[in-house]
Amino acid sequence: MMRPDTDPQIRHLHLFRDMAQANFVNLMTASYDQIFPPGLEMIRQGDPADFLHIVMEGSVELVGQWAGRECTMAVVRPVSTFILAACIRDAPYLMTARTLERTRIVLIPASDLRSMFRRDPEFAVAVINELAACYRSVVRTAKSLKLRNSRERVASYLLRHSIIAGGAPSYMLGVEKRLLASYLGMTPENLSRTLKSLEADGVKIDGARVIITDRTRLTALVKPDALIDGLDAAADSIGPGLPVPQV
Amino acid sequence: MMRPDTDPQIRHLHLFRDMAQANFVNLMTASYDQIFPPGLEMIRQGDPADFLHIVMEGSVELVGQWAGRECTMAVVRPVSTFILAACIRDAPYLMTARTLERTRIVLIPASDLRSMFRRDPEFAVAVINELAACYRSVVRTAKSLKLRNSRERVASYLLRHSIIAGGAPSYMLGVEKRLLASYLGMTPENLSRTLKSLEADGVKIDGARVIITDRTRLTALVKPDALIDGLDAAADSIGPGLPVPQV
DNA sequence: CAGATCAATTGATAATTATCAAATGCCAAA
DNA sequence: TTTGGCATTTGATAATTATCAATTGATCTG
Repeated sequence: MMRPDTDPQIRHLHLFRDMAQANFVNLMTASYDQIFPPGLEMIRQGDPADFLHIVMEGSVELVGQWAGRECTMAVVRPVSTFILAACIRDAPYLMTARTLERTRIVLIPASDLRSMFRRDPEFAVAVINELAACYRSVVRTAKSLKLRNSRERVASYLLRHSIIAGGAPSYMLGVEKRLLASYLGMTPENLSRTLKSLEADGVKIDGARVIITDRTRLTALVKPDALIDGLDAAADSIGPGLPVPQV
Repeated sequence: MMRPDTDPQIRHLHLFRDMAQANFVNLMTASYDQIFPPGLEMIRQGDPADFLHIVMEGSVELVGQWAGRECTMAVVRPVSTFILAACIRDAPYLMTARTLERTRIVLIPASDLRSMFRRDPEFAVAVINELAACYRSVVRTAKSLKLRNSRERVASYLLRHSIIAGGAPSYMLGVEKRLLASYLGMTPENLSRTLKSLEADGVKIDGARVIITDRTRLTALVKPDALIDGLDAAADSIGPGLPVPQV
């Protein structure tokens, strides 16, 4: 079921780094390795949480749905896990998961997971740390949604990702703009107009490329806040979000 | 430091229910019991997380702040804990905590907490469950903010709390309206007008009293969703929110 | 009880954001 | 290389939400 090259990448995740080797092997042995085509809904929100998912290749969009509407909550890129909390609580998934491209996923049965953190204290601590980080990440998101308007969210997103990209003066958006719009809680039209208007404040957008033309000005506009944008705590950046940009 | 009557109430919390008695006593012995006057900022966002807080009496508002604005993220009522995640990650608080009235708080040093879940496996499991529930709770909040407009959020709040209040035809709002408005991500003026407009859809508001006049109609408007409003999973209702209404 | 204080409401207006429709541009499949 | 299908952009307009100002109402205090 598992490819021989899969183990080490998973083993390096914070979640699995510290557990006993025998226990890790135990989890891996029980798990499945699957490949999904693009655009496939691999999880529907409301389904029982049977498996912890680990993205090995490709990318997965997590979306919330209600009353025929939907919004992007996160995009998960390799190598990372998703829907840990649902597995732990043995509760229905709160989000739908859909592949954005051809994607390879490792699936760990939720029951094995739950019995494992009762057996392996190091794993339990890792789960605690992961969940706490994820929780804080969503709290930041909620703060951003409630305290900032859409223009401020766009500007802070662009600046933050420029910093994540190593402070480079330009970088590529890692996702389609309509997806980014949904992630930021706005319409594609609104995002498009907002991006144009931000040219007056120090960022230029050329297709999928973001060019910081006046970092000082943009920073003054954004008023970055460690308690929302989390620039200080790299460890906290685990959890839902949008992929790290490439220069 | 601790009052003799404090222990049992804390012991009954999910978080502490299953741990070894000796370990619980150990935590309690290291903790402080303090009373704060109304309107006191007991925690400022950004402060290092030194203590897990447990509200024993009174109530505490958790607010997010940015650029001179602020929004209510939750109101915590007895007996429950708050800012667990910050303590675990040994990271700055993401929210400011302010007493709404005279409030008694038990403070457990974060360092004791962190060493305890490494020693007591049952406690570790309880922390895992608590954090997973809190995480899911905030994800629901984020979904609500992004998928619903303010009128829909108000309506769903009113219906949900009527159900929490045991399906009673009328109940009291547990909080001031300006606070509710902030919690729902809108202005007090907007909330006031929205409440009035909802009289046409099955809820009437008389001061702080909510009267469901046409549950069918209101339910049809709200389109309650277990994956946002969490009516099915009582266990999930741990975590940030607004207090349970009284009939 | 009067006065002060603050929450809540109401009205008028402005800003923000969404919707609808059409045009443009980009990319991949044929 | 061309063509079809989308994503994106742009324009026009409507809906939603916020802001400002003034009033009303409730509560607390001296």
